[in-house]
Amino acid sequence: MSLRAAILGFLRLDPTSGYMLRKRFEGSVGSFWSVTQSQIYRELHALEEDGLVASEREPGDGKPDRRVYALTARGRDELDTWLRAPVEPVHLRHPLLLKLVFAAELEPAALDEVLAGYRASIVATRADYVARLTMKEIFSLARSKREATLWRLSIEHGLAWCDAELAWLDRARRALRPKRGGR
Amino acid sequence: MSLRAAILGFLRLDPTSGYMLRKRFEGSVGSFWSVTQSQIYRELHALEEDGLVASEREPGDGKPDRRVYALTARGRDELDTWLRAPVEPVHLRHPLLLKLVFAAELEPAALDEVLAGYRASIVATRADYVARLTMKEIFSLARSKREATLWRLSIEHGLAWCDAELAWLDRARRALRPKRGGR
DNA sequence: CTCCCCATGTAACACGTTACATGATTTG
DNA sequence: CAAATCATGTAACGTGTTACATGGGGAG
Repeated sequence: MSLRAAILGFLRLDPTSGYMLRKRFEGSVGSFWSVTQSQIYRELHALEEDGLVASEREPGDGKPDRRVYALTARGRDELDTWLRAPVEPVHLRHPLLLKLVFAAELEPAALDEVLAGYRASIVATRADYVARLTMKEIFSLARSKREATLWRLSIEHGLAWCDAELAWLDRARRALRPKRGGR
Repeated sequence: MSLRAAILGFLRLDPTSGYMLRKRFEGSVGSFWSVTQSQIYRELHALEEDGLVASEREPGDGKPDRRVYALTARGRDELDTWLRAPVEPVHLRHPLLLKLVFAAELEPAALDEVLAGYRASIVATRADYVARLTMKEIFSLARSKREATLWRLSIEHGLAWCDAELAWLDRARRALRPKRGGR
């Protein structure tokens, strides 16, 4: 249901094609709601079927022709309903934790290498978030101060998540380090 | 690939049926790797096809007959390979953040209600983690001190995640509260 | 002029969820 | 004794991913 709503959300800003929608996802919510083109096109078809969006074929000048989708009145209602509804639970899939649970027999050094690799990936992700926070271009697209605040908060969430992940990782690695003088 | 590996991981401990595997998932890794029965059965069939597990039909005494799966040598190898491999990236889906990004026009009160509802759900989740940490029964199943440490760390991760989520939420709600004397 | 990338989209497949089916056993 | 739950599993459907197709425009 969230994909549906997100498409409606983007289309409320301005009517556009499936291809451009994919770009918008990537450029804004991609870090916490990734999508592929196929998903978008499928959902657009379903949305049109359900009368929440309407499309028109538009001649592409040089580029391929494209189908431009716009919200209908019912689409706007649906979006509004979704915005007010309680959120669905977060769905987390954490391959590292899964591995950890089964790693008791793995030599400490091999496990620590896995943890270190994961740590590096988080550090990189964190840097991305920091970069996004300082990109003026992103926030200049906001149509109100409140909207900019919301966008900033969503990026700060990613940052906070990375920090929590790093803190936990460091504790975990310390706890798993074989004790030198240990019995 | 992770589901595959997790099944191998459970089967290494002892051979069992699809049904019991589902229970094991629920009782241990469910909070960061949820599965349904259908997934498990499908994967078991695929694993047998690939020769990583072998099954035998076992008469159920009173209960329905069941098919008990056990690791093969190749299955053990596969598990070991997976344990040493770098982890796949975490895949996060965060419906609240998605909503936030499109919520600029929503009245502050309605948005805050959504945030408050989410907060309550996190508080509840957090309590679950705390409860699990103090359940002796869980850790008494560990076959080594190291294994217990690993399990504890995976629960602590959930706890740390909840705390990060709560801290971010409180900041967010403060930032989104309409200012009384505002310009 | 070849190769890669943009802009557009479809098709096939893999993974995840929901719903159903069955017979024993416990619970209200 | 009816209703829920256990223990086992299958079938149908929906969502997400990977791979392909097409033609123009820019870069080496």
